[in-house]
Amino acid sequence: MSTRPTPTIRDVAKAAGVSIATVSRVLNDAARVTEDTRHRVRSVVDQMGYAPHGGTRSVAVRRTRTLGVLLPELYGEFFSEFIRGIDETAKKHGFLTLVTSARREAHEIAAAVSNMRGRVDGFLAVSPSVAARATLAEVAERYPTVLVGAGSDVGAFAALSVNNFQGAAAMMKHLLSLGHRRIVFLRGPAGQVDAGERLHAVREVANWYDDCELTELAGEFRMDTAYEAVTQLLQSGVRPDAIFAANDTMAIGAISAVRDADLRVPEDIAVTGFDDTPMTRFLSPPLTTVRMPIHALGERAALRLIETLRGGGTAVPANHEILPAQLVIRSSCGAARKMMEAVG
Amino acid sequence: MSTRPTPTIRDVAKAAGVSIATVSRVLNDAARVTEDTRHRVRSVVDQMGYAPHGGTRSVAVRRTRTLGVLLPELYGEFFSEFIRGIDETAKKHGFLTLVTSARREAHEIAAAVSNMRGRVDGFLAVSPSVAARATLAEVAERYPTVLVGAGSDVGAFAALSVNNFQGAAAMMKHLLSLGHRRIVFLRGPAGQVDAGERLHAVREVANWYDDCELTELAGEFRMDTAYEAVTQLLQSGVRPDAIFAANDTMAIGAISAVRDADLRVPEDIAVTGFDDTPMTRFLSPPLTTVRMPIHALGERAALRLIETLRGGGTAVPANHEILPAQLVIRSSCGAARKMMEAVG
DNA sequence: CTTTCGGCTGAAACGCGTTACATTTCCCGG
DNA sequence: CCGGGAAATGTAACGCGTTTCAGCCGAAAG
Repeated sequence: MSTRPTPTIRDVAKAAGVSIATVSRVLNDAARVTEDTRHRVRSVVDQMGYAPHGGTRSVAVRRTRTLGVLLPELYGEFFSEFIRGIDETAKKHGFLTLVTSARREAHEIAAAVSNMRGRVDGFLAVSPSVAARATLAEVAERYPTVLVGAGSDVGAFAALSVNNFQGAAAMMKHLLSLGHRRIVFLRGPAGQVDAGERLHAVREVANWYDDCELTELAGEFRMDTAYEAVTQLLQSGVRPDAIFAANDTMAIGAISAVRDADLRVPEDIAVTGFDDTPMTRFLSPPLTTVRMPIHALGERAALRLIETLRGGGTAVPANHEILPAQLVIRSSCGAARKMMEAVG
Repeated sequence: MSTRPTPTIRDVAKAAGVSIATVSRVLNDAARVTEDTRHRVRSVVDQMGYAPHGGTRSVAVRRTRTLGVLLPELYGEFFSEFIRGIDETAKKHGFLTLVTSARREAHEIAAAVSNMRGRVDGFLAVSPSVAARATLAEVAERYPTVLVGAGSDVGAFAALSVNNFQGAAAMMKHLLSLGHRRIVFLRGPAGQVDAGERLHAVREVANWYDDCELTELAGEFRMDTAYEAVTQLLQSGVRPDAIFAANDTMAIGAISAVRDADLRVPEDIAVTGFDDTPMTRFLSPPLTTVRMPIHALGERAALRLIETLRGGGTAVPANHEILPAQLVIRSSCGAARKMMEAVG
């Protein structure tokens, strides 16, 4: 294996007997070049396996054609879907995707951003918590950025999020329409934006109904804590009609706990979730939940950023786009049973 | 919002009354600089919010401190864990992570790689199929690369994979030790490396036992096809002792099918999977499966690449590291029941 | 007071593309 | 056969860091 250094544009130029400018032109078909020279250059390029050095190129044109993705601690299933949505559209438009995660602390975010400085044209920043929002806002002030999942009250920034409120409200209305009145809500982590919005909706809808008896249990978006909380609740003798978990993972923990207390889902207690993780339809019983359009979220976010970058814009137009969440009724809520009764 | 252009090192130098060389030295604490000037420069840097332009910097030092991650079509849960493993260790060592996906076609892979040329110092390439292996090998010849999950018979390249064979063999032995003899194996997609190795192991172990009756069903790593296949099998009157699915997703489909045929898991038919997706322990019954150390895979791969890059190496030492997969016994295999019987 | 030495700092080259501008080539009409 | 203008190609500057090398300065030594 000879240590053949990777060829530069000058090597190609020399070998093809043309100037570097011509090679560049051929590569970007920027200006007219004779069919003849074009071929000559092309063949040399192929033969040498030359590819322009991306770093240098982006220094010259002052654009990197790269999207920076700033994630909080990467949690599970979402992350995949989200990145996939981003990378697919990025690739479609000739962009690459530079990913990194940063915790909520301001200095970590700042460090991540400054590492990416000069490597990306803009940012897709998903906000983990209200705490980080201010720091992210600073990023958005300096670079083209779209804030993802930053909640409803972002300032004048380009933002994109899923309508947690509407989704959670729909679920509550659904449960209530099934006749459930004593409802337990398994909260997500405090300070987490999605969790907060869902909680908000649950409280609001519960208030609309005089006879709705809402109990809240603290939680962490984790199965084990959900299991614990529900187990404890049941052991204390409480028997709610329904448990609405702030996400699917917690719902699974809840189902587990209900089962272990020798109760049936949904006959004794209905359990529902939020997110529509792919597997949930194959749980037994299949989980009634709310679908988060994560892939679409990545796709839209990337697209909006790319559009402003294309137009040479310095900031993404500030508007807060909210993607709808969709109620997915399966059987863990008792809907099927109810229909049976109605029919029978 | 004034359009203040991002400052360059020359701006900093001017403001601090020093040369750009000095600023550079302060920033990289490369050579000795007076405490006095150091302070002056630092304060200007902070005040201006200056951060060196990554692209330019990497042109100058001819290193990007970025890892290129080449993925096949991004499938589910794995991807998250894998990237997380990579990005965590990358960050720890001051590297960034540039991700992209490419389908198995050679030209797509080549395009992805050439896009990344000059933006990354090396590659972490996960091989989706035997088909893509040759192309990936070419990448590995030109750039420091570690091939992930490329199977057991990679050539003289740096490779890393999970011991699918050992894992699947362990599962088979486990099933057989529980007394199951008529075993159905739900195969993964043809041409997929992991799936192939698992199949291989299953066949081999089955051969060791004279009375093991192995049936194979084609599959796709998807719940729906697994569901179909098992349903069809059961409808044709076959009643195996156990169904071993080539991955967890398929196992879930299989459980669903068994249930819908009014049979019990594991009492009538044991069902096991492979991967140990986080949720599987909360299925009912909790799934017996094989744990894939995906996070560790990303971590190790990144670490090996970074180590060679650190050492200025031009290729990652060619050795094929194989991480063990671990049998995780829960109750979908009937192990619990068997113990009860033994005791009772 | 001069020389020497060592540490600090600056000037300039370099990396490798792109691109504005200059130059050559070529074809056409006159 | 020549001039004009467009088309093709070349030259050189530029972007923004890092790094080499040389120069400067002060202090210590003679």
